[in-house]
Amino acid sequence: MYICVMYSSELIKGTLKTIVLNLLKDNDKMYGYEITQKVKELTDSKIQITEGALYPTLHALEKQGDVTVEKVYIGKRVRKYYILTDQGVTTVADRVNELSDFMKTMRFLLDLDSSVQNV
Amino acid sequence: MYICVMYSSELIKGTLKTIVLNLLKDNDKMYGYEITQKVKELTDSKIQITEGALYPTLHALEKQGDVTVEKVYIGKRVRKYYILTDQGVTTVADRVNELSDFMKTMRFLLDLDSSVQNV
DNA sequence: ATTAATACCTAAGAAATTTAGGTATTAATT
DNA sequence: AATTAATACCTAAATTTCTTAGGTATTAAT
Repeated sequence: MYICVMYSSELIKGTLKTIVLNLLKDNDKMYGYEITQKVKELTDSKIQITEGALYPTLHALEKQGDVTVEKVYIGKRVRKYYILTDQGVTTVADRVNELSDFMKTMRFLLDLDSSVQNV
Repeated sequence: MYICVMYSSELIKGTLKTIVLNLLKDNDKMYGYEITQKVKELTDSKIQITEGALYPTLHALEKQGDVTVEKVYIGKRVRKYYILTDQGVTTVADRVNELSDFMKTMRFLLDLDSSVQNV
């Protein structure tokens, strides 16, 4: 047993779209619930996407043309698979580059690179 | 002449307090306007803290006991120097560690370390 | 004399997320 | 067999954080 320490919610803000888009880049198609579980698994529960944040985000990505939806019925339960569009592929690259650059700037600003303990 | 490309505002959200606290850690005392200029200078204008965001943040930090204020009059113009408290020193360390850890997680999640072009 | 820079501030609005619900199916447990 | 947990979708009010757009006033530069 261990105590799970999530990141404070402010930090995660602003990165949700990038996380979702990047997962779709690597996985061809994913559905909402799957995304929440995958992020939880990959981050050892340190980032947990809430459904109240995810679903509006997915709908926004669809509206702006970065993803398309494919409905699949598993028995009577519906699943909505999200798939990157060509535009979405470009958007992911832009977003990831920007976040990468931003993190580099933050590392410099907080003087993290000179620190010995980059654990 | 060059075109300045700021980061999209979503990214900067959630890091403002950490940036301010960390600057105070390195500079003993700073005033608001000085902070905006220092961040602009250090980030080559890629991060520009607006005063509408900064002043409420400084007031919040004061309220929660992480900084104290020292008024100084330069002629007739007032300057409010902000200084880290002992509690503030602890808060900075916590915040910076958390952000550092978060960025490491994001690098893993976005698969940035395997990329060749870590420019 | 006028503009730019310095230096503080607030308040309405926007954006993103949390919180707190809701519905329904399927699998696991008691 | 009945209850709980997990799967799978959703929305809407409230909260947080920031942007935008003001405001005041002093000092330096044009």
